[in-house]
Amino acid sequence: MPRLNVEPLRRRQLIEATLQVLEAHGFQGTTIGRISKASGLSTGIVSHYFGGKQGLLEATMRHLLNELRGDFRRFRRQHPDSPQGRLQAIVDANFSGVQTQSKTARAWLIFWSQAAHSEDLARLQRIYERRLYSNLVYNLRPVLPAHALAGTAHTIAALIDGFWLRTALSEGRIGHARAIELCKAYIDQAIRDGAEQAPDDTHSARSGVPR
Amino acid sequence: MPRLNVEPLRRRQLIEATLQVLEAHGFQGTTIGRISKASGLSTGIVSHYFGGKQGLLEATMRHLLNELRGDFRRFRRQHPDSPQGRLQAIVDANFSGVQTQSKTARAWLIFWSQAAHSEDLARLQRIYERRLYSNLVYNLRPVLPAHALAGTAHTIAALIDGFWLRTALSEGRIGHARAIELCKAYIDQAIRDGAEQAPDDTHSARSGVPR
Amino acid sequence: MPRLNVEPLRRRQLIEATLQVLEAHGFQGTTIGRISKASGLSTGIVSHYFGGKQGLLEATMRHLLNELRGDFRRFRRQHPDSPQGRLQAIVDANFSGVQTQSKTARAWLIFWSQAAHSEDLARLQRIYERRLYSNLVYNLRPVLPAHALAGTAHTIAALIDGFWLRTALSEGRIGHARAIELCKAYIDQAIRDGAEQAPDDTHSARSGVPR
Amino acid sequence: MPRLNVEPLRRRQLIEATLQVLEAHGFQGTTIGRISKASGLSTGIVSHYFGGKQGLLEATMRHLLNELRGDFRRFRRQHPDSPQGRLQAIVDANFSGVQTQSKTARAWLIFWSQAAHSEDLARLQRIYERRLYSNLVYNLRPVLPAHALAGTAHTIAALIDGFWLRTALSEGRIGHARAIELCKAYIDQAIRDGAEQAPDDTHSARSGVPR
DNA sequence: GATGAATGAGGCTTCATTCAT
DNA sequence: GATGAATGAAGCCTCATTCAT
Repeated sequence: MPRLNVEPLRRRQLIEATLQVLEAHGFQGTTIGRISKASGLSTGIVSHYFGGKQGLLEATMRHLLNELRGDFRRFRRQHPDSPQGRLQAIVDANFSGVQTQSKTARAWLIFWSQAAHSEDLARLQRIYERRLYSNLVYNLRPVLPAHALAGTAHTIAALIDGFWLRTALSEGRIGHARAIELCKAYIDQAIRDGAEQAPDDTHSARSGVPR
Repeated sequence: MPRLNVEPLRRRQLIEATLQVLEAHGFQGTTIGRISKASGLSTGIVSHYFGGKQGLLEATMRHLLNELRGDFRRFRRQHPDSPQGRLQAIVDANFSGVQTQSKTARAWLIFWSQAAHSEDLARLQRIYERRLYSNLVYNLRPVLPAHALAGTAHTIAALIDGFWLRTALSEGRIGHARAIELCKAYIDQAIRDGAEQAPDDTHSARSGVPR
Repeated sequence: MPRLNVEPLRRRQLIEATLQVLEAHGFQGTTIGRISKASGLSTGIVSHYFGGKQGLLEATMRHLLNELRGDFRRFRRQHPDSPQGRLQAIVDANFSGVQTQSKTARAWLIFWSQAAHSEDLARLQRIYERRLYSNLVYNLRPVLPAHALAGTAHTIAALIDGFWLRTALSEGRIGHARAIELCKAYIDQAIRDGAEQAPDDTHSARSGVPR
Repeated sequence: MPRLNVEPLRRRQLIEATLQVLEAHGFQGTTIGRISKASGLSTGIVSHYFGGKQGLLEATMRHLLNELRGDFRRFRRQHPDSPQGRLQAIVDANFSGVQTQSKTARAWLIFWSQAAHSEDLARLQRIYERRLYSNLVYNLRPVLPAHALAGTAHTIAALIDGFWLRTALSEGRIGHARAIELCKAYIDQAIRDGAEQAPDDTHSARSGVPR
């Protein structure tokens, strides 16, 4: 009888428990004791699977990054396979699905505030930053003149992060629906403006898949 | 001979030391011991003047809020006393002066990540949020149709916070100058678009002073 | 192989160490550090088993109360099973056995002086007070007229506590043997006087068992 | 103009404040800071007048001893100048006047629990012990046969201390009036019994005044 | 594979004392 | 005579990690 490999299960349990505790108690209050209690496992298990608390935290952030990427892929299927459609999917992914949960938002914020003091977290933060930016540039290129590309991409990225931050902090005073609406409004307008200035701009969509 | 009132001086010293330590060691690493060492004072002094670590942290964030408001007032004098001028001053204040210092940016980020777990910090965060929003609305009203007011104000606020966040996290990959430029570009465009839609719109500036 | 349940052992060790330190250093000098050193365990262990210093102190006083009760039961077997015999056992229990040890006496005194400032300790003190009083009343009832019951019980209780206090404070100037002798002399006389006044008084021993 | 000597005033203020704080906060909670606040004076004053906290505590206990002696003298004038009258005055002094105040009772108890760990306080405790005992013996000698003297004196002393202790701890469950009544009842009976045994015993009252 | 008892370093806070004014 | 700002040692408690089972 093949014994089930419990490692993935345990890792998942611990990461899930970490997110719960981060939401409930903040970074300072996230102790091994609380995580093990929330997961129903023992205190020793964290070192066993993640080498220590730091490893578990890093794995948790990596998990969030993966979920974000998964969300993007899922939402892409719900939009037309065009630059505009994919841009909408980016916005949706950042404000929907798992990202909506307050527990996720709080964890992101906490990790970002820690990034400056942890090379591991900083690396993951850079991955997120680059991925969003290159994703935006890739999809804006077909519809914008080259000179407007970088600025617009940066602006959209800031808009997404800014709304996300305000949503996470405002405890409901700013809703996700509104954030999505305003982000998309800006994107539509930027593309319209770009089209006016460069109506005949033709870009060949490259085959590369944005990360 | 009147004894010098050292209290304001000591409080200032401790807040300054707190900002230094927050930058250098993060929230977790900000201990009373390090703060007292950085300030050249003793460990007992923090409780003496702030009642404890929590009180010092709150006072530090309040200090940052005050500096931001001071920056806004300073920059307002450098711009024409018009809605557009004041909007530019808001942008400048958020990306210039004291706010530019990495030590300030890091402290903001840390405080925000803690806000969810400290009513004191959450209150200060709400003050910031409301102040920025009402400031924007107040100055946009003369130049935008009523229906576009809220959305534009929210978008600008998100843009400011988003660029600020990316600037704080990117360690130089995104510059303040660029952030200011792109924020102002969006504001200019929003006002242009508003003017097109409602060219004869006349708003009477109310006497109220933005907070 | 079942792992030994070390909890009762550890609790016992710590309580014993607490009594030692209380005797040697007084209430003020009873620190976690000294207790852990005396017990041969680590400093963290106290919070682990008792939730903190206060919990350990309370458990220590409860331990003394239990020992006193145990002493009473032991001494009861050495006396005839009559009211007089049980009254003698009460006296013996308060001045013999574990209570004799200076470390126990000092701890009682310390706890009593703290009772006014700790609801936990005050509760335990009330238990002691009531137990002694009701025990005396229960055993005096068969041999005293009703009107003399309460006064005699209070007087015996005061005598016991008074001798105990003087013994604890006098560092040997007053001996336990003398205290027992004088307490018993008073009890004998009180019973004689009661018998004179109410020679034919017959009381049915109630079924209630003295606490 | 003769400047008033403020020293006795200051010492008095600080002792009074110490008693207040001891009652309100217990021995542990009696800090220089609280004492100075209660007295309206500065923190430095304690070292100035008493050399330190320990000196103030010792002076406070000495003050209580003096008050007790004063009470005895006062009550003696209210009773006939006979052995019985003086014995009644001893009882009254221990359960009336200043001693009645909960603040005084608490302070006594605290000091006694500290006596084992402070030679200064232990000395004062011995003075109290001896004074009460010799006072009792002196006044019992004219009315008791020699062989009953020591035992009766010890018993009365224990009764006084026991009732005092129970009164101090019981928070009103045992009243001073009852304590006085029962003490006097024992004394009366002891004298009666002594008289029966030795009806013609005549003692000449010595001129010595009990301390 | 997993446990959880135990450790002990380190944090925050309290507080008696000192000393310049 | 008196102040009270400042110190810094020491206490209690938390918690990541280890290791015998």
